Amino acid sequence: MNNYKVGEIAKIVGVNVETLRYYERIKIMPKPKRLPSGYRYYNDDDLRRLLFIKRAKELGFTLKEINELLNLRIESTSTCGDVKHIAEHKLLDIEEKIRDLKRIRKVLLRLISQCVHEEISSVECPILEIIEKRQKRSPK
Amino acid sequence: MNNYKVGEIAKIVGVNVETLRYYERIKIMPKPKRLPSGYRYYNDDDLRRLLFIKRAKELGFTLKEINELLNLRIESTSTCGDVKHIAEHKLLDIEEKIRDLKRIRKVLLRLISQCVHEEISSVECPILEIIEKRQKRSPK
DNA sequence: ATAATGCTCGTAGTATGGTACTGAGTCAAG
DNA sequence: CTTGACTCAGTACCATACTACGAGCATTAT
Repeated sequence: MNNYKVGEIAKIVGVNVETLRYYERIKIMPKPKRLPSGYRYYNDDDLRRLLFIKRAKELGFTLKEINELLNLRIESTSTCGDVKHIAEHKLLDIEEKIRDLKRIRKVLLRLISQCVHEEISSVECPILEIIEKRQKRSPK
Repeated sequence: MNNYKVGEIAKIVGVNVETLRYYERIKIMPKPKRLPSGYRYYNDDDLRRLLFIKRAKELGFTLKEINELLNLRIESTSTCGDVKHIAEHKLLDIEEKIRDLKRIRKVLLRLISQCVHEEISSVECPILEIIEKRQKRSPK
């Protein structure tokens, strides 16, 4: 079981020291023990937790959701199904975002294809005209 | 050329009155003229500008980017090519986001498929284990 | 020994895109 | 004449996720 000072653990995981203090403040990381000097020192459990947070963030989970996942992990009454529900919810979320972005991409492609005379004044730019005249989409 | 009070124009375009005042504060909408009562009154140019902002927002442009587009439109030296560049940049942006989200979706699907025994304790949940042990992606 | 980092704390600021509240004035209807 | 609807200006606050600053100790490298 190793010990780490805040700067060390931050470097290993690749987060800012301030971020760690922020995580402590919002209670997503526990208050670490202190050395006689008052310095925080972390152990391997903390390291695992911090890595978990980092990876879950890369998966698009918010800090709030990550907290839920972490709590599920320590509540012995919670099941794998509980975890699965959170993941499924996130999946729907992500899929909706993908759909939205694809729709936006389609419009952008159309806009860009309209510009065949790059040198003309932006006043007559068909791109701006399309944005201006664009019909509202059907409500989502 | 019609005149609109703040509540009227907001209703037509479908934004909050406060949003309009906010846009004025951040200088994305010009300061409108005032009636003797001090009320703002807007004209059809303002209406077009506001609609433009709304539509560009739906395309995923940020208020800052929309401001650039609007400034290009009034600078007579700017060309349609300038506008095209912004749109192309936004397209790359959007495409990167789509790629990121697809990667996340893939991992989530894999996570979810791992949970075959919903009733087991979260302590042994393979989903959490995967998040924990997940390898870092290649740097983007 | 001394300089250079490193860590402490609290507070405040960043960026995004707004929303909500306060207290006052205007205006038309009943 | 009072009520209710609307507007005004200004400010505070929301969520999200950090990031920075500065004073003052601690540790470390040379």
